[in-house]
Amino acid sequence: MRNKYGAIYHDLADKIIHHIYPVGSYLPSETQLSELYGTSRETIRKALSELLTNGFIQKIRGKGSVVLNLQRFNFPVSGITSYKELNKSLNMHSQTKVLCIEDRHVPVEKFDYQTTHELAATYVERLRTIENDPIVLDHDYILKTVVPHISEEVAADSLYAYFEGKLGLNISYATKTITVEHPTVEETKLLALSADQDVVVIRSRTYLEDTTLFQFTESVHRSDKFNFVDFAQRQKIN
Amino acid sequence: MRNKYGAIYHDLADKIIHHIYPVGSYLPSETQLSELYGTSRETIRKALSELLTNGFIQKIRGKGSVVLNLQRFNFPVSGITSYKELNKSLNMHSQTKVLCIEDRHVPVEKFDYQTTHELAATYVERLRTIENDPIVLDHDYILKTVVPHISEEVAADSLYAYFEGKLGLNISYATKTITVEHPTVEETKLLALSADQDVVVIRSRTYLEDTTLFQFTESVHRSDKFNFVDFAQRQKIN
DNA sequence: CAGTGGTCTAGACCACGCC
DNA sequence: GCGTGGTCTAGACCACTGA
Repeated sequence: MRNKYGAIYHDLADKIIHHIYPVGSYLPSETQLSELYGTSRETIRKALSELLTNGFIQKIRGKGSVVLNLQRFNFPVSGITSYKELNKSLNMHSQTKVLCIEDRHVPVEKFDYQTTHELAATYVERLRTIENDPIVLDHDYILKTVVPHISEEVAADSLYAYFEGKLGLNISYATKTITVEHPTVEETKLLALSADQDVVVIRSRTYLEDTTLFQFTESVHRSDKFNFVDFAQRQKIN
Repeated sequence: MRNKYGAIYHDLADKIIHHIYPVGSYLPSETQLSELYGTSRETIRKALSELLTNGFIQKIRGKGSVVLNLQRFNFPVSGITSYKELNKSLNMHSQTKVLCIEDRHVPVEKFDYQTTHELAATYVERLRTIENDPIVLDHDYILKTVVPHISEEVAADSLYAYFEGKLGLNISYATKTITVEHPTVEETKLLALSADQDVVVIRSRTYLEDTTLFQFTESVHRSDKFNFVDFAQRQKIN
């Protein structure tokens, strides 16, 4: 924990999760917190602001910060979270089977991406199962310009852990679209779809901290298993 | 524009939208901006932080703030935006037909909401069409405890505009889930669905600034017209 | 009225990118 | 070494809430 407000954030979040600050109660005021943690008020405010955007609390002017009833739906397709992280937090038995790793150009039109030249990439196709049910079929294109080579072991584990942990890449943001489509024959077979069952397709482009585009992903979900949960803050800038 | 950082945010956003700061270029540094706007650096940083979370820029340590290529997908199912706002920004011909307004209790189980007592609400059912195609069927339950009565004129226009503009309610946050389901017979008819076509259902609970729950919404989308676009920031708190 | 969160300031030190 | 953004401080004034 290098920075103070991160430490304070985690401390408060923990206390909320463990009901030391119960749902519906008020946190100590910002001035009180700043004394408690021996820091300035602005630093406390940064921590609170993180709690706010993550749905832990709601701040009310003139009153205080209320603890919200967070049925923590840490299933952020909305955030950027890898399958591995997801699965760890949900405690389910899951498997990842690598179906294919090979060099391919990115099919940019699928991703609504304009470019004049071909993008060389490592193509990884993986099937994700939870409790032996096939749930998601992932097609990843990782640009060669950023990551020249990917081994099968890495793909079977977690690409994100490898990119961030081993390669020191800093993944920063992504754009995603979610649509419902008719499956291909391959998808029908791999995902064990019933007749005429549609699939949910999430296509994303992922960028590094220095704004380098480095990955295209197409995630094909079984529609009956698909569940996206979101916490949305209404933003009024003024 | 009451607060400075909001004004600065809008000014910078405008300049980015109108390519005064072109895509790929760097904004002036924070110290330069603070001199430009005659304000402190922290204030500039607040404005930049809004630009960051809204996908206008990416900040790079030791370098500066890069303007991102925002193909502004202002279709935030992800944010909380009403149909009217959405539609205005997309410049399409659309209609809202009110199918039903009546008093009903909220079917809380549908929304995964635990409560011991019945919730009295105004039920509003509306069909949204774009270019004469039925796109969305909305079922709204607005709690009587917050808004005792809703007229048909208001429902035909925009509920949000009415709540925020006329009633002075401050809508603050919402939880949403997105799933794919089989349509009811009524939905099949109203949305002109083809045989066996599934629907995308977005269920949300909306809260006011003072954390009062005040609305349940079930939005049934034609799956072939459904398109959800998201900009996701990877959050690393530490 | 006192207490709360919202905004803003003028400074400081640090880690990082780059030359 | 210089400029960048990231963090942090100790104050200040405001608008709002509730008694």
